[in-house]
Amino acid sequence: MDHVTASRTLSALAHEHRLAVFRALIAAGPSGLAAGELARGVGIGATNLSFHIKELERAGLVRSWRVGRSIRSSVEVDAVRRLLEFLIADCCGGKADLCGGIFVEVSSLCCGSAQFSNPEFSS
Amino acid sequence: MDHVTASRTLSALAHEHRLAVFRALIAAGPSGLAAGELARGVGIGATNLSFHIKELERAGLVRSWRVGRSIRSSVEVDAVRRLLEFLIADCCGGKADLCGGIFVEVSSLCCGSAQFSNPEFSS
DNA sequence: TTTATATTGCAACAATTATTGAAATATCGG
DNA sequence: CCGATATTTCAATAATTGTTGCAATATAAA
Repeated sequence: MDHVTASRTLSALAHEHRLAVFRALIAAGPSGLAAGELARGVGIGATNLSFHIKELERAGLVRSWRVGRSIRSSVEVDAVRRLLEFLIADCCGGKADLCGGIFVEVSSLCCGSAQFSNPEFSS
Repeated sequence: MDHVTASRTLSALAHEHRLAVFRALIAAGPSGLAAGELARGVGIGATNLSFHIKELERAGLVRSWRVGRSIRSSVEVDAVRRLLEFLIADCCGGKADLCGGIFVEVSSLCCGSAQFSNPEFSS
């Protein structure tokens, strides 16, 4: 990932509503969520949500498809992985012994559940 | 990390110059870099860099201290770890078998080298 | 103490991004 | 086909963010 792409991807995430949408979709997994569910969950209007979903798509973070009358969206997991890799790349040239010992189990970034499992969306 | 903080942290990174600064500092490790070195490396004016460093500090991603005539800055590694954890949290409730198999060695986010090791900054 | 180097604060201006409502489009069930 | 539901497009407006030069501040070296 080049730094221009990375910057655009981060811009897409750097918005409260879009971040809420992203996390809801991460939690929802591959089957994603319908636009209406997302709008209600995040608490914004359909027009506004449509705009933000488009932004996430434009950044390659989300893909959408039609199912009946609804448009469902889900996270492009590979794009997320590439972004995280970019952020922490080139760090220290291997002097791990001097490092603060950061470790995140990014393998936990996986998908399965089809509905909101995020308390943020219980409303 | 709450979603407001996460959103602010992402906003801080979601800018080409700040992202370049961040990655240079990640590469530089705990001893950081002087503002002048960063301004030359990123290719922006001192005033502009000062503004962006302040933004990164305000987001808690960077800390700075004086060394003689220079102000040096380095990355707050814990803040980065918290951000990455927040982004991939709550994913799928453990149905890892359905997952795309994302894995990033975030343990590579460590620090040591004191100078630019990033080709982007060879100019 | 004078001079040079390094960085920040201020103020003005430029550019981008977010939100809203109303109308348009697409799908489904009857 | 017709009415209901779901989402998008458009256009107008509001709000935020980025950039620049100049002056001010702080440190260090001579």
